[in-house]
Amino acid sequence: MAETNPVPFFDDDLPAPKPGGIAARALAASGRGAKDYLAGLNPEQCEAVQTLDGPLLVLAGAGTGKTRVLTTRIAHILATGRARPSEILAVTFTNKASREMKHRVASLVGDVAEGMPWLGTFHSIGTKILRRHAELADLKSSFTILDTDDQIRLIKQILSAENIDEKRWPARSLAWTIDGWKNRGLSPKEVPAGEGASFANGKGKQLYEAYQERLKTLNATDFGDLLLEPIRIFRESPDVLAQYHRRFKFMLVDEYQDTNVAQYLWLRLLAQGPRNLCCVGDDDQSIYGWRGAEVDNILRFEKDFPGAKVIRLERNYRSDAHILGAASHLIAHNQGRLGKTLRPQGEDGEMVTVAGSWDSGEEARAIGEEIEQFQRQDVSLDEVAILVRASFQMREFEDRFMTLGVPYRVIGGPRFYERQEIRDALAYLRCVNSASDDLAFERIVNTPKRGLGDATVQTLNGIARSARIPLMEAARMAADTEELKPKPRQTLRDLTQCFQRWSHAAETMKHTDLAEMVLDESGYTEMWRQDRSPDAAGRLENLKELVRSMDGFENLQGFLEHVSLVMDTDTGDADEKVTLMTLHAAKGLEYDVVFLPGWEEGLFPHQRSLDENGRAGLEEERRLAYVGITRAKKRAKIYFASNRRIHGMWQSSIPSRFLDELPDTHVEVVEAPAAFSNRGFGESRFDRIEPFGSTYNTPGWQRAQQRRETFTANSFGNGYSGRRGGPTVIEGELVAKSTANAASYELGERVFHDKFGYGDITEVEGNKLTVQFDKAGQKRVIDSFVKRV
DNA sequence: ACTTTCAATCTTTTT
DNA sequence: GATTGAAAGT
Repeated sequence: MAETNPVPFFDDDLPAPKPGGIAARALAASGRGAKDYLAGLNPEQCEAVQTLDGPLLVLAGAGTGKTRVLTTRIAHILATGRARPSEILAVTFTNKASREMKHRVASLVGDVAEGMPWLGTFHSIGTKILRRHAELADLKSSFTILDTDDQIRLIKQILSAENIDEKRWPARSLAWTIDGWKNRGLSPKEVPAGEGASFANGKGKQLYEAYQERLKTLNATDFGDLLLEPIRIFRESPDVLAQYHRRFKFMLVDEYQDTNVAQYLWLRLLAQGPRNLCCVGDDDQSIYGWRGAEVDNILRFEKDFPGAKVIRLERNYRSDAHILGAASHLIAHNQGRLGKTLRPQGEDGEMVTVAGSWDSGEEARAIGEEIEQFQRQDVSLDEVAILVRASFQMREFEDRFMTLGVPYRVIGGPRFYERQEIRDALAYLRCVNSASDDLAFERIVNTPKRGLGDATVQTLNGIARSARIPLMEAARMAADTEELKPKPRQTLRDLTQCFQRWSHAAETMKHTDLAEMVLDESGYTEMWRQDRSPDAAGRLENLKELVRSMDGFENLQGFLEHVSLVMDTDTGDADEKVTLMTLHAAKGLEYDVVFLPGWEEGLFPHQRSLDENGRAGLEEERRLAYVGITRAKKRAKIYFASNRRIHGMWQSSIPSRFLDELPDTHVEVVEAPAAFSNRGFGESRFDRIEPFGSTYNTPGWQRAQQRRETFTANSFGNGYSGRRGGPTVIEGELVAKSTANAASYELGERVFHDKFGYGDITEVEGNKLTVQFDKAGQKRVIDSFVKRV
């Protein structure tokens, strides 16, 4: 299913009631007007669904039917004819959630998901709003959305232009800082003076400003802008805001505890119209504080929206009583929560288990063995998940599953669209789609290698900057003049001609065929075919997958939009597999059996969280633990290891403090099945395959382990071979001076060129000049590269 | 212009 | 350990 609406963004502008309106159809679909959909809801859920007017906060504990309430509420609004699908704004935090919501609404009300254009993530809806009012934000509605990678490259350019030492002030951290400001809804001007000074000796604010400026000239936004710009538009253009007030009769927000300040401001502006705002969330599951989420938003709801009603959902239908008891007891250690009492509905079930092991390898073996046992007991592997705190923990499990032959899937690992080959391919497509996508162009000018190195790119950048044109055009110009040596010039000419041809073909060709053609003719696929490294085959496979995934979209534009907002892919494989993911990724999911490895001080709670955020950090970690345990329906199994390899070095660790916070009544301490099998002699039968039986901390063992890791990593296709993004130094004397005299020249004028020296103009053709140089002879140059004498 | 080598740095979670 | 950038070599 495509979550980006393939129909373009201006489709529902006219709220003309459709004949045989969807509401009517929905009503019919809901079963002869009877409120079937309310059946099976408990009283609180029912109330939450039917309380339509005024602000409403639904405090929904884990597993209490939060999504059900949201979707049923939408069905209810439609069925009662209070609003049409296009008049309901429903925002979620993740793509996964919005996808699921769409599904479930559709199954309740019939296939009107098409008619719910305003159901989506904060970011996708922000994009939609921004595209239609782009001109108010100084953008064209075709603006591109930069991902983190592009963002960092852009910031690097700015830093080097400002002559800031990237060693001391890494681009990453500036990106992070800017992101933080944006999360808090701060434009460059609004950054508090003290904070603005925190980066690069007081230049932080100024750099932020420069960054925003660059974005505008690139006709691009980053993730933060997708929220910030609409906020600004709403504030500055009340008529625009009023337009949305008229449109959105009802607003629903999922996972309200995860909203940041910007999102809150955005919502509050929209909710000034009809005040029918319904927020669903659970303060105990707020785990994105590090990304700017403000638990405060949910704690303050009643103050922010006077007259708000609060409904608590406390009946938990997911987990057995022991699991719930353990989780509740743990989370009770947190202060500053609204407080809920989760009530189990089912039986006691099994106790939560805690098992220790010698090291992380043994932990993985123990879990692997238990999974095999479940497998023999016909437990579906789809119902088994391993939730880790940090992604590096996954590797050990992948390793283990590989040798055991246990099928597994990784969620949120190295993501499809972040892989090098995919990003390269996308860059090509972006260039075809829009010739002014400079970052994309820069990425692929010399991929595959065509002899266009740093020097060439710098020249192009110079031309582009001074003439204020996109790089692609600069390249086209450079091909016609003599700024560059003949060889790169020819290459450049060929390349730009290719792109012209492709862009032209794009108008008539099917976009999937186009993609294949582009990748083929550019030599990109050939590059990987030539590549002898072991993962080249996997990369080619990924490229095929990319083209295949484009099939689900109307056109190239729609696909690219999808990609920039949805960084995950639907892993629509039907095979039964164990799921491996981080705790963060697990929110909102549930499994019969949940393994929770790595409960050690420093890892979980994570040291950094403690260092940087103190008690608040600890509480967030604890909420993370709570989220982890409450994912389990029948069994929750916690592990800790005494030794773990961190940064490649073995470190001993002590069990997590969270273990002590679990209640004895619901927890039993067990011995991991493989415990102490590592004493060197008595290998368990499952270790046969392990050629390294003796001790686990000898250098030899570690080396062997490494070798195996690199080996298996390849077959998983996540190897990143050294990526070299041409560090492009822009700016410099040359550019600064040449920008000044962009005026047109006249025949016979005397000019100076940095490379060719003095000369006289013999011909003028637009911004291209022919100059008879005193020493270098006659050359064609670009006007911005010379100056009057 | 490209490749290799070496040293330095930093290790969470992600729309 | 892994990734990254810069310097030296081809």
